[in-house]
Amino acid sequence: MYLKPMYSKELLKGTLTTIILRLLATHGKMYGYEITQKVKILSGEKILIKEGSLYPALHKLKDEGLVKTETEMVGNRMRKYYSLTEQGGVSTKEKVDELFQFIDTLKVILNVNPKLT
Amino acid sequence: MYLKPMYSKELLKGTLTTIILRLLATHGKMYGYEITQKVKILSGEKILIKEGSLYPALHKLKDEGLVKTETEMVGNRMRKYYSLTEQGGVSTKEKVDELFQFIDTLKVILNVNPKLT
DNA sequence: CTTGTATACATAGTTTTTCTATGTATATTT
DNA sequence: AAATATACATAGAAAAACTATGTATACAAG
Repeated sequence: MYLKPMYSKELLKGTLTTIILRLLATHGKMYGYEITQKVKILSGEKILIKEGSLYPALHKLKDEGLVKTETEMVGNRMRKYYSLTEQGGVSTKEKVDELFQFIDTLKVILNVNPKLT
Repeated sequence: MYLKPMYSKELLKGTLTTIILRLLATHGKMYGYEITQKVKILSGEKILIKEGSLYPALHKLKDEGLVKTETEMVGNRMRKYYSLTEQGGVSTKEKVDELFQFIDTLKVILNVNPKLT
């Protein structure tokens, strides 16, 4: 199956955790596979989160107390739902805010009019 | 000396090379220290590029043929000026474009209205 | 006059993040 | 029956930026 090339992987660095947290904030509880698919669809298949990136990131968020889990059986298949803790809700706001501030700063630097500097 | 805290270092990942290239595109030739100071000022001291990040990045860009150098003595002090090669000019446009597309995608994902998904 | 700060380059080794590759297993479609 | 999709997980590699350190000159403060 053909997939449009993803953005330079490097760009995702530092933003994956923020993406996960924000999706959990807007969707309530989600399971891992669901997160990969949601990101794939919302990004027009341009951001493809790999399982080798997602699960370690989720485990880390749990260790840090930002998300909690509940396991559910669907048929014979396990599903592990992730949702924000109270602390995770606070952290999400901070991280999203920081990311947008960073983007604003980036725009200043990248759109420099040399006559003004 | 007190400095406002920098953005989460992770956010810079993947954007440093684009920042360097874009600054060279708008300013012609620049030397390393000048780049760190320009970024510091343009970002309101929120992005502080470390020498341990900058010089390896510049050397890599040179290895890849995206920038070229000329050394100049200012008093007794060496100054190594970096400027874009032709290929570097093309690459700069691509990278800046990719970064802004990534930012647009990121906004879609982070601003999701759950009612619409 | 000497101490600290600024300018200016460079690199070794560490940390962090994401990736590739692999493994297990069930469900559904062809 | 085979291929694809669903669903979790982890080990080890790769990439990027960091910390820490080193060299050296210039200038300001005390």
